[in-house]
Parts: sequence; structure tokens; C-alpha cells
Amino acid sequence: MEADNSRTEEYLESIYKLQQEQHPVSTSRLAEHLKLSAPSVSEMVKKLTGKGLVFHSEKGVCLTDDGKSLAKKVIRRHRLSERLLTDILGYKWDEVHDEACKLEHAISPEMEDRIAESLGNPKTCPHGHPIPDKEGNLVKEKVKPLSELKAREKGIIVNVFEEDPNMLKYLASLGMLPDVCVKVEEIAPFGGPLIVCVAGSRYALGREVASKIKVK
Amino acid sequence: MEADNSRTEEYLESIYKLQQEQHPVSTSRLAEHLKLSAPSVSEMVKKLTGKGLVFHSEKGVCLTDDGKSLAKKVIRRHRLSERLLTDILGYKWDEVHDEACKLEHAISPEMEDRIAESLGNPKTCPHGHPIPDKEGNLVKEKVKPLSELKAREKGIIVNVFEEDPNMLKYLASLGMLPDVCVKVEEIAPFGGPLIVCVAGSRYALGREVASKIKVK
DNA sequence: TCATAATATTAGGTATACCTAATCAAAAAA
DNA sequence: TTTTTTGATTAGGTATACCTAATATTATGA
Repeated sequence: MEADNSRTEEYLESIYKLQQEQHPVSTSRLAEHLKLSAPSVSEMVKKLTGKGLVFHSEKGVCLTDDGKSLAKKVIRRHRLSERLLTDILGYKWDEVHDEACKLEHAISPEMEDRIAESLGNPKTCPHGHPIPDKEGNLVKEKVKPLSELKAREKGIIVNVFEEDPNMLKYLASLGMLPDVCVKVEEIAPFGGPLIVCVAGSRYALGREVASKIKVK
Repeated sequence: MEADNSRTEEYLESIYKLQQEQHPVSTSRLAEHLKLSAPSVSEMVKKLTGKGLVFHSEKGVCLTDDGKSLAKKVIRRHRLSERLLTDILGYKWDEVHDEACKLEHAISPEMEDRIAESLGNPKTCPHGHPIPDKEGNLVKEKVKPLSELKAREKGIIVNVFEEDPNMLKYLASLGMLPDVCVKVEEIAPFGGPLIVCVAGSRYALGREVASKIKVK
């Protein structure tokens, strides 16, 4: 019984991503993220538990070591795919997520190696997230949301925790890309916008958006 | 009900390929090629018929215009994938078939365009087969099997109708690749080998192998 | 504390694409 | 012509991964 692992990979990837915000991931949050019904997710989680990829703690689902390892393999393939799309095929950073979601399940370990090599072993995806290495090691930089900078503080954009194409297109139009320096000029009170300076231009940035931009 | 078309694509691709040898394709031949049981194929063919992609004539299955069109799209993606693998990722021609079989179902029309453009709109796959254009037009050169040349005749290899990696590796080791000139020095009688000359070297080539090599 | 709301799971059901065993039909050989 | 072989289909069944509706199970807040 040769398996089609793409569903499994999809679940693990989502769990991995979601647990970065909310540690044990709730099934409902997972269902929402995967755009599936709660019972479908409940059932599948049970199967993943049977395969030793996941376990149920008090408040939700956690990855086992095996699950984490597989999730990182998928993430590696996803982010390498994104880099392939931007660096070689000329995609913009807002166009790559959905394509990479399909590609990541069609890439063999062999091909993964070749892509990495052809691209010069990139360390991050186009959105600034680290690409795990072959062994699953992943270097996380110490970052904080741009929204937590104080007035007059500067930061360098490390990554953008968002995949909505419209938001990404918007940020690109402001020149807000990884490695770019941003200065918070002032912070409007009562949850108002941040006035930021990027490459000499000033923009008013909503808190919501600013919280997705991670700086160091 | 969003569909996963990859099974459909696999069937159409196989039918397209097989009908080049045997016009209406028998279900048993198709089952063999897809490595599935005959009843599975029978059933699936019925579904494809319902979708208007295929019809049943006297002696087997034929593609409708829609089916042919879809098949050629898949073949275009397959062959572009192969070229991506060889030209950009450094694969050998004997390593690309299986990888491309997975990739072809994960490539969007958008990505198909980008690959074609990035590669300079290649006309053929690494094995010499023509890549259909966006509209499904496909230029077939007039070729004959190397095995039909007479002693002392020369030909230029156009393509190799074979995907077995071992055979491809063997041919590459003899320098027998598309666009290479081959001369048949002599033909051993009683179904014996052809003695061919490639780039100054002489080799004895079995009839079976020679029949897979198409020359002009 | 008790009701309400949010979360998770059971129960029961669908669609897809596969399978084996058995049957039916047509072609080839005796 | 009859038998045998080959080829295709029907019948019945499996696994996977999804669904809705109903039912628990927790939290939260009045």
C-alpha cells in the first residue's frame, strides 16, 4: 500500500506553523487553517496519532519528534520551491505561496538537494523565513514584531509572517522586504498607525500589518 | 467539489502515448502501462467517457478532442519539467522521467509559461520529443527507427522512444543522443545486431534498442 | 451556580479510486 | 465447429479523506 503523503504533509505543516503562535494547536484552529470541517480534522488527527506523528495534550495537538522532523522536511521543500520560483522563474514574492504548496508534495529528496545546490544553498525563503537544512536544523533569529518598536527606534526586517498576496504586494510597494532597514518615526496613540521611514519615504502603517513584520 | 485531476491526467497521458503504437488503445494494454488492474481501468475509462474526454470504439479507447487537448497540456508540462530538471537543475536525461511524472500534476498554467520562458521556449524534451505549444500544436518530424536504415546509411537521431533509465544511461554512454549523427556500418543477419558508427567509434547495437531510436 | 457559548467528538454518510473473483464475449487454435 | 485463450466487464468489497447533524465536553459569564 504505497501512500500518498500529501494530506499528511499538509496537516503537519499546518500544525508546525500554527504552534508557533499557539503552542498546543486546537483542532478548530487547525480546521480553520486547513479550510476543513472540525470532524474531518479530529478524525485525521487520530490517524496521525496512530502513525506516531502527533499526540494529544491537554489543550490540543502537538507534533512528536517524528512529526516535527517530517514537518521540517516539508517546510524545507516549500521554502526551496519558493526560492526556485522567485530566483529562477522570476516570480514575485506574493505569487509563490500557493504554487509552492503544490510543488512541495511533488519534490523528491534528490530534487530537493539539486534545487538547494542550484540556488547556492539559500538560508531563507523570499519572505525571510529560515530554510531548515537537510538534518532539520533551523536557525531562528531573535526578532520582534515591528509593532513593538518604540518611537525613534530602528530595525532591520527579518521576515514577514503573512502569506496573503495582497498584503505582500502592498509591503513590496513600500519597499518593505527582508533586510531592509525601517525606522519608526512615531506611534499614533489609541491603537493608531505607526509612522515609519523606509528608504527615505514615510508611510503610515496599521498595527495589524506591523505586527506581522518581524525585525531585529 | 474541487477535483484532484492527477489521476485523470495520468490516464489521458498514457492513452495518448499508447495510441501512437496501437491506435485504439485496449484496456488491458492501458492497465499494464498504468500498473493497475483491468477492472480499475475499465471503471475509470467509463468515468472519463462520462466527462467527454474519451470514447469507446470497436477495438478500444480513443481520446476525444477535449481529451487530446488535455493530454497535450499534460505532456507539455511533463516535457517542460524534464527540461527544467536537465537544463537548470543539472539532472541527466535518464533521471528525469519519474520526477517529471510527479511534477507535471503540480504545475499551474502560469508556472508552465514561466518555465517555458526561462528556458527559452525549448522545442523538445531531453529525449528529443516535441513539446506541444500553448495551443497544443505539436510539430512531429518525419522519422524512422534506426533499425530500418540499410547498411551504409546515415541518420541523425531525433528522439529515443524509451524511458527506462538503464537503457538511456547506456545510450548516453555511447554518445547516442538527439542531434547526433549515426552511420549503420553493417547489419548482422538473422536478427543480429547493427554495427553503428557514432563520433568515430563503432558499436554493436541490438535490434530492440535500435528500434527505439528514431532518426531522420 | 447555572446557562450559554465555544470546542471536540461520534455517528452516519458520500465520493474516489483502487482491488479480487467471477462472468461474459470475442478471437484464435484445434 | 468446438475449445481454449485472451480480453473486458460486472459484482462486491476496501481504504482514504472528506462531509453534516447530533452529541458530548469544557469554559465563560451572568
